[in-house]
Amino acid sequence: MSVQDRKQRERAERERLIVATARELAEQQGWDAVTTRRLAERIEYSQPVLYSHFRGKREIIGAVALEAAGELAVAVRAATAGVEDPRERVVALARAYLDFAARNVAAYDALFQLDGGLAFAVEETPEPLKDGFAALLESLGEVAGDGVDPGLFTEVFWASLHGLATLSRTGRLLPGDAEPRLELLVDRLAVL
Amino acid sequence: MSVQDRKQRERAERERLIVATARELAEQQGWDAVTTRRLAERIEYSQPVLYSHFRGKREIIGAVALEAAGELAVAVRAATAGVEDPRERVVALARAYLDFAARNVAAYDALFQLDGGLAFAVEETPEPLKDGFAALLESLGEVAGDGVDPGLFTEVFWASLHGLATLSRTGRLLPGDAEPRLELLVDRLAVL
DNA sequence: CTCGGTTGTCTAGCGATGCTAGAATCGAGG
DNA sequence: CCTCGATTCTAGCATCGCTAGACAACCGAG
Repeated sequence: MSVQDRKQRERAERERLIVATARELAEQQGWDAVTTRRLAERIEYSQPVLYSHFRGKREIIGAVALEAAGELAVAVRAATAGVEDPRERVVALARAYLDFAARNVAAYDALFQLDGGLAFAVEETPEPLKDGFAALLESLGEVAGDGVDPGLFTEVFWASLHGLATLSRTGRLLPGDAEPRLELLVDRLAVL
Repeated sequence: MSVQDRKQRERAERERLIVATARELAEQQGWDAVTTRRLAERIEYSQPVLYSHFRGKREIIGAVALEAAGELAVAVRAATAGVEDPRERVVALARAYLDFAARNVAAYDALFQLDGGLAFAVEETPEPLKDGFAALLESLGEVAGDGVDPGLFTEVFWASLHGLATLSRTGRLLPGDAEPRLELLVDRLAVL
């Protein structure tokens, strides 16, 4: 069965290529520039090949979103690991989150702005998404404060970060005040 | 010159019709369904007429956004007016904001999610947008706390509301917990 | 080593999109 | 009533996501 194995490997490899290329193109020129034609041309296959891997453009966005979720979880854990002081830990988490959103605009959009056909906050939510939330929960849960559900607190904190990330990126907040906004948010929300 | 006056009136009236129809269509079937053809058909003119009023679809979205900004300001002021207790006032503001976002999904998207070609947070920002922010600032500025810039505080509070509004609408937060999230946010952010 | 059949890929095309050029029509002023 | 400028429409362009059907490549059997 080594022949079929090889084919399967090549197929998986091509799927990674599609996702990576879509993400790269989106990061360079925005998601609007990610058309099936351009994407097909970049991977040096014809358009129908894309549809043998994904149901459509939406699913490709979803694949990028899952990739981004995993990376975001890694980034958040890396930033908080080893930081003893609770406040500094939450600050590090917030910074890492906003940094990820700023450095991976297209991937972040795929994850939290666009419709990638993914289910959130339910039983059948894909593992990377659950893990992304879990990464936030690990550090935020312990500063939720007495009598406040850690999950609920994490949702609120996350939503605030998300608002800051999206509004500042689209130029709807005063540029340059990102750091004081972050500090204010942490100092008010977290119970130390 | 009464002839030209009449023409100008009719032209302005038609422009209002375009914006209202676009918004209605977006609210009913989403912005993706607002195509120049469908919009033209609904106002009973041909497509090129749209382009004699707006540069393109983006500008139509921008017009809806300005309309939404005005209404949001009105809603926020109406909800907070006459509420004496500071906490209840901020709660009323938050509720009114989230309520507006939930009841006017398409308009809210035009305002804060889509690109309507509008400038935010700068000198040449259109008046309705400035006024929308001002409406928030009026009630939020007084609970910013000592030593905290009211504008900065308002940005943070607004961003948090925006995050809650968008994430919950796209099903990324647990449904049903909207109220406790709101209360938690208010009690933590506002200095009473 | 050849052949048949499956698997995979491509060419070509459909309906729809935003937008525009140029024809056609309307209406005001003489 | 006629002319001419302003207004509106018809028709079309390039591009979009997606798919049907033709074609080619390759594997296993004889």
